[in-house]
Amino acid sequence: MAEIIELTESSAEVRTLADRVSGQLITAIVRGDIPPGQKISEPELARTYGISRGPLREAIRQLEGLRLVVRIPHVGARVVSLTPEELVEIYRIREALEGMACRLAAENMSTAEINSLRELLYQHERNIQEIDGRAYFQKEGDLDFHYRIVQSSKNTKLFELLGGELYHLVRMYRYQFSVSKSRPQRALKEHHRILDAIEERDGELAELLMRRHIGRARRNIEERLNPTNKEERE
Amino acid sequence: MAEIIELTESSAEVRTLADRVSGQLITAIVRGDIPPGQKISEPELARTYGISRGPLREAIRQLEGLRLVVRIPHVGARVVSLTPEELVEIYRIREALEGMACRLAAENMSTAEINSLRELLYQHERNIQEIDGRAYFQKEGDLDFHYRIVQSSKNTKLFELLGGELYHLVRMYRYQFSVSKSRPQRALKEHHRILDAIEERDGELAELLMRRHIGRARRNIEERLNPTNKEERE
DNA sequence: AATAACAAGATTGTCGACAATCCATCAAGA
DNA sequence: TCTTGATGGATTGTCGACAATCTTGTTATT
Repeated sequence: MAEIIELTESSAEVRTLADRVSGQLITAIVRGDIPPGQKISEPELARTYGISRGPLREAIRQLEGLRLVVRIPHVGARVVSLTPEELVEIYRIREALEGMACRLAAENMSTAEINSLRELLYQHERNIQEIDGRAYFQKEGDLDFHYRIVQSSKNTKLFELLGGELYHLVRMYRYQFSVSKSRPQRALKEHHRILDAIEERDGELAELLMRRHIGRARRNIEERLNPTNKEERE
Repeated sequence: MAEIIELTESSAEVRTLADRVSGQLITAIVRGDIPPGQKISEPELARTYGISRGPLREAIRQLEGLRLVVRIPHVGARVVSLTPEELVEIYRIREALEGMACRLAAENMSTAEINSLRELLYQHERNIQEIDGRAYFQKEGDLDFHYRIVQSSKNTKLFELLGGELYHLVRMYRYQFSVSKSRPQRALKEHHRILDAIEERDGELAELLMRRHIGRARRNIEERLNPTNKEERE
């Protein structure tokens, strides 16, 4: 998932310390090296990364904007810990936003991009078979597909919004609960169908399929995290 | 629009210098006191606000997260200047997100909130009649309505997303072009209809009406900013 | 005249030190 | 024993100074 990181690191080689540390902190938080809810000690982190507190504080301010940390004045910053409700909220937002992205992608995606994305799916297929469909695919690969679709919607603001904050939170959640997208084969098949619709320039269908795809994932989460009172919404 | 500012200022009295200046900068940028595209000089601003460059830089990092400034390492920060395309993109996002918010609001809005919001609309009505429907209503009042709906959707992530960055950009755009929501009476009527649907707990209709409402605004923008090649999408 | 290299100035990035605030421990009293 | 208050330590917030980088204006060369 190199692209997502690059988005926040302003491409290529990193320039300023704050930006570099910001990127390192993002991956550290997303992978759970710094667990949710943990307090962020400025002196300690500054020592860890070998920088002074100035740039570090700027990095923390950036993470705050990405909703990866929560800050309380004069008290400190903590790594955000998502409640199940918030996670479901995020998936609801993804339903709306990525549905739209899919429709736009059907209009604007170039054939080269389509072919490249199809190739990515084949690669995922191979990974699933090789390693019994856990490690790579579920954690980053799946989101890679979504990331590319959003990118191909050619709506830069949408791209910033999803790639900028929501995806980091989703990635974090996946590492945390080591989910376990229950059936990677099924998800992969859905990805192919979505891409089919885009290839046929059927925006309406593409949107529908994407909404279903994410909706299923959402319901999956709702069941796992809240097994007792399952809601019947549709 | 006190609420929007408070969201970024962590309520009540402001604690830290960076947060306070961040808030001041937001309003300054939104109202155009610091015009789009203008370079932000750290020494100058620090002198203006009577603080040192440390907190100021943190504030700038925050504004960067809100997409109100664009920063280039070792060069400096500039106030963002929206292209017409980006503005239309934002309105497309609003269509999707606020449509969803409206549906959720129909489910979750309390009757007290509904009554209070209705009262707000009456107040807008009075303002329109009094001052011939320009200054207050179009600039902040309209967004106040939308803000409350999103708030009442009870989806905190959605609230953060719209209130946190998108609305600032919309407000900025309005001050910049001093738009001139062409027919405030019509918009007000649409607001009433939307609230009607919410009151009747008809989420589907509420979503439809909100999407139309924002879609009209979007087309309005497209015509104004790009009068030649008007697209026919629906 | 136009371009390229250079130099001076200014601006951004980084650091270490000091001040203000919070937190935890402990002591005293009810 | 529990609550309340104070005190010491640590952490966060702020500042001014220094280093690194960019920009601009000038000069020299083609």
